[in-house]
Amino acid sequence: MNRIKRKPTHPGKIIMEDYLKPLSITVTEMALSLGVSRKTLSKIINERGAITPDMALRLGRALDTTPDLWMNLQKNYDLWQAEHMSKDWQKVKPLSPEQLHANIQETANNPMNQSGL
Amino acid sequence: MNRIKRKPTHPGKIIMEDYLKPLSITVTEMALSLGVSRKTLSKIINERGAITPDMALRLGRALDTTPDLWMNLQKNYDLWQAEHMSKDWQKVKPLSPEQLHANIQETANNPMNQSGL
DNA sequence: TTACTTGTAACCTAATGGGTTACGCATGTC
DNA sequence: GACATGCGTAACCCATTAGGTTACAAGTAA
Repeated sequence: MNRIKRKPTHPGKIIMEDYLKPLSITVTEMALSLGVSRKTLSKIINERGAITPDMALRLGRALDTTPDLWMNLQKNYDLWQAEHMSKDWQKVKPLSPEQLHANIQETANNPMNQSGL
Repeated sequence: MNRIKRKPTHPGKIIMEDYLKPLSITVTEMALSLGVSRKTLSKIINERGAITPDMALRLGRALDTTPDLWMNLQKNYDLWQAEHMSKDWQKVKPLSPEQLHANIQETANNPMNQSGL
């Protein structure tokens, strides 16, 4: 369940450390190559912007990776942020285990169940 | 590389089909339980709203799942949408394989590399 | 009929992605 | 020293979107 992991690396850091630096590509060049403004890429690299699906696709093509890689990095980052920022979600009460587990079995085998799952 | 998969199921459909229906929980009840407005949940269920990180955390608690489950469903959905909507990202030219592969090795072993990776 | 459930429109606020232009700073080059 | 590059970022604009409240019409069940 390891919900207590360290802060995930921001996708922008990966771009910088694993690609731009090793390949000696400037932010300006990369932005041009991706077809986005320098500002957009700069924001991401400085961890002030997020990887959008569109950007994930662009990065995937440019860097020969799956778009999912970038989506996942962003997803993990966002989730960690939300988890540690607002605590409001912790007030949510789990549905009772009886409902969640017992009933699922019941309904699944119950001929009265019309839902057609 | 299977980039040609079918349209992913929207998270809202999962909520409805796998939870609300089997458990006989109404949208109104669930919204209350999650601590969000009925509108917010309704939009998601009718595939007109997205799972935000905050919502993923709420669903995780309420339904005894990982938040990642919901984040992943949304991520796959978003990526598929972006992939099939705008085609602009396809114009992005991959960095040359020489840069992407050869150079990575070079720089990694090159004493001149100052980046300290 | 009456009550409950639901989708959704209308309206408002706050946040966010993306673009352009421009400025100041650091670094490298001639 | 003078000039060019690269970069972060501010200022400003636009479009979209999450989320909330209120309200209405329609469907369903008691």
